[in-house]
Formats: sequence, C-alpha cells, structure tokens
Amino acid sequence: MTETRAPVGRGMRARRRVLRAALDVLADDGMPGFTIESVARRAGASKATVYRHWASPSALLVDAMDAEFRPLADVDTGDLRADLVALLSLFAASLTGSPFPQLMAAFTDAAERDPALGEMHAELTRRRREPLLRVLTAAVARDELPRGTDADLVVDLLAAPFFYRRLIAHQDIPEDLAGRVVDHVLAGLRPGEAVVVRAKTPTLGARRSDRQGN
Amino acid sequence: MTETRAPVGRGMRARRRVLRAALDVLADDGMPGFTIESVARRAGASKATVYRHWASPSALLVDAMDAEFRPLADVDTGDLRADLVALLSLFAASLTGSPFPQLMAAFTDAAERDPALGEMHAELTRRRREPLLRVLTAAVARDELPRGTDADLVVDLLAAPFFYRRLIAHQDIPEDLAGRVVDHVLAGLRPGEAVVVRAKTPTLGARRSDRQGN
DNA sequence: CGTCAACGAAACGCACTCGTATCGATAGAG
DNA sequence: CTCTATCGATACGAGTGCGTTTCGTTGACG
Repeated sequence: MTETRAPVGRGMRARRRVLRAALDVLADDGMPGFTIESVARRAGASKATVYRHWASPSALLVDAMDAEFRPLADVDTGDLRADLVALLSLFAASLTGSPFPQLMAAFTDAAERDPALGEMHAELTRRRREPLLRVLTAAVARDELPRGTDADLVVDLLAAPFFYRRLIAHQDIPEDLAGRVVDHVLAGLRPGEAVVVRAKTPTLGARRSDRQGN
Repeated sequence: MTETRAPVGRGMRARRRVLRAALDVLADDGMPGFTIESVARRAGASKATVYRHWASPSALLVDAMDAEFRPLADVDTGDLRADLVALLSLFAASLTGSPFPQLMAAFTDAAERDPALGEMHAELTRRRREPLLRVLTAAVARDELPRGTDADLVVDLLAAPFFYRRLIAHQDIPEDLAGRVVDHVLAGLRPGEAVVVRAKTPTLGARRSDRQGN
C-alpha cells in the first residue's frame, strides 16, 4: 500500500477535472441541471468514475465548492478606510466579472434545503469574512475605532449590500459603491469629532447627486 | 359572451389552487422540484389544466410570485427611527417565521438564469423597498435627514444585512438586529450635532453591550 | 333544467437521469 | 517490461417529467 495517495496520479487528474466541471455546470444551469450525468459528460469522464469518488451529488458539490474557494487577498496598510475599500472593491469585482454570482445563487438555494450544504455555506461565508474582520479588529486595537465596536455586525453592514444589489435587487454595482458604503458605515461608528471630520471631506460632498428623483 | 371574466368562477378557483401549490412546491423542493407535474399533483389539478393557463414553468412562476407578494404595512409615526425599526422588524419576522427565505433562495437562483424571472425579481424587490423609501424621503422633507441623502443607498444599507444573515451567512437574526442596524446607519447619516445627540440617548447607550465576546 | 366550457383523470411516446454493471484500454508502479 | 488499479465508454431497467390527447364529469349560467 503506497498510502502516500500520490499527489498527482491519474485518478487525481480525473478528480480535479470533475470538480471543475461540477462548478461549470452549476454556474451555467443551476441546481436543476446539476446532475451526475451532466457533470461527468462535461468533465469528459465516465459516470462510474464520478460515482467511485462521491457518494452523492451533495458530497460532490461540497468538495467542488471547497476546492474553488479563494480567500480575498489580505491587506493591511494601516489605513482603515483604504483597507476596507480595497477588500470590498475586490469583492465587487468578483461579483461583476465572474460566474461567482451564479454559483452563489445556486449554492444558496441548495444550502437552504440540505443541512450539509447549509453548514458548508456558512463555513465558506465565515472564511470570506475573515479579512474584513481582521482589518476591523486591528483598527480597534490601535484605537481607530471605539473599543466596544461589534466587528461582526460591521462586517454584515459592509458586505451585505454587495450581495443584495447583485443577487436580490439586480442592480449593477457602481465603481464607487465600496467607497460610499465604507464611508456611511464608518461615519456611524465614530462618536464625536470623527464623524464631523469625515462629513466635511470631499467624499460626502460628492454624494450630493440627488438626481435619483423620488 | 359574458366578457366580464367572472371574478370567481370554477376556473378561477382552480387557477388559484395551482398558484398556491406552485409556491408550496418551490418553497419545499426548490427549482429542481418545480415541475409542472408536481405542481399539478400538489394542487389536485390535472396537468392539462396547468398547461391551459400557463405556457411555461417560468410564466407560472412569475404569476405565482406576483400573486403572493404582500407589501409591508406602511407606517408613518413621524419618528424616523421608530418607523425604520418597525418596518425592518416586520421584515425580519418574515425571514424567520415563514417559508419566505426558501422562496427567495429558489427564486434568486431561477432569476439568475431566466431574464424574465430576473426582471420580475427586480420588480418585486423594488416594491418591497418602497415603504422604507417613503419613510426616508419623508424624513428628508422634514429636515430630519440631510437634503443630499441618497435614500436608495440607505435602503440598501438597511435591508441588505437581513437577507445576508439569513440566506448567506446562515446565522439567526437576533431580536435587536433591526434596532442596531438602524442606529448604525442613521448615525452615519447625520453630520454634526445630530450624531452626537443620538449618541447620548438611551438608544445608543443600549448598544454598549459588547457581550458578543469573540 | 339543459347546455357547454372547463375541469380531473388517465394514457401516450419521447427523452432524460438514476445507479449499477461490464468491457477493453491505459497509465503508473514494481 | 509486466502487472494491475483505474480509467472511459457503453448498456441496462426502472423511474420520472414533458407536452399532448382523449374521455368522462362537473358546475355555472342562461
């Protein structure tokens, strides 16, 4: 028994092809089209091969999502606002220029009905939040934010609008959304002078565009 | 020809039963289970009846979602914070005590792939936003919020965290989330003394509970 | 009370997925 | 170079949805 589980063998390549194909199918056709047959077909693999590796479609889906996950690059320039805007802009980019939203929509639906997928969804979300969380706790540590700040709630406030606009409201995500969200949220965090200072910067002045009508 | 299209005929009752069944199926089984056959079965109707009324599954889905839509009760006590908290609490309740989240997840996925459903999704979301939007513009009108306030962005900031926590992060929604979100967002909107004033009211004092640990 | 449109039930052929089984081909290990 | 585990391909019967058609029933309206 070689026990070493050869890092790159024949089986490993097939496995990776299938995982990749699984995500392609999911993004293109959603859960209704996510079938063992169509994944195998797309991977150029045999059904038997897929069944050999995964006991159920959920198991395959979990592995595929896990393999695909890429954490946002960590940033820490020491400038809270710049760090947050950078992270959220990266996130916004993945929401506009990749199949990520389709994957999210399909997986969200599946997670709503399969507990194992639900747990996986929660875990992936937790990982995605980490960079933001680190930036915020660092800011608290150097007293740039009040000590009692609930960093988890702040991450919700920062990240949620991007999902919401893209997946729920079906509006596009303007270039400056990251900056405006960060400004609004940070302004709400600073009791006293910090808010006033920021309220007078050009940043907020630029939002006087009320062309939105009623 | 009675032309009046009897408001409650035999056909009307069947139609309504099918629409109701469509939502039940969608909430229970998601898009993969949303099939003409299973909807008809659940409605105690014949497939032929369903096909007589709707040309495609999407058409049925659009009608079903449209029929189900219930706008949030309109509130206007004149107290901005109270109104927002009331609306968001109602919304939070529908996210925790009804099949609404499952419906949203399934419909979001479908909307991602069918342009007609996407348009519908955007429209329903627009309608859901209206009460919040009205409360905000009223507050601007009576100078409780700055004139340049971007009400649309504020609605994003207010509503998004609820979807996010329930559908993406799979966390539960605490009782006081509505109040805390509103406080954070409002604090970010008020340049100068308004923020300071609110920061000293019992309202924000209540959020000094950082028992969130971490 | 009779008429008739709309109903529910059932059956149809077609296409597809499921999960399993069998087969020859092949790549990697000894 | 040989052996063997794993591969891709293919076939299978059972199950299901599709979209349509047929047929007997029912309920609203004249």
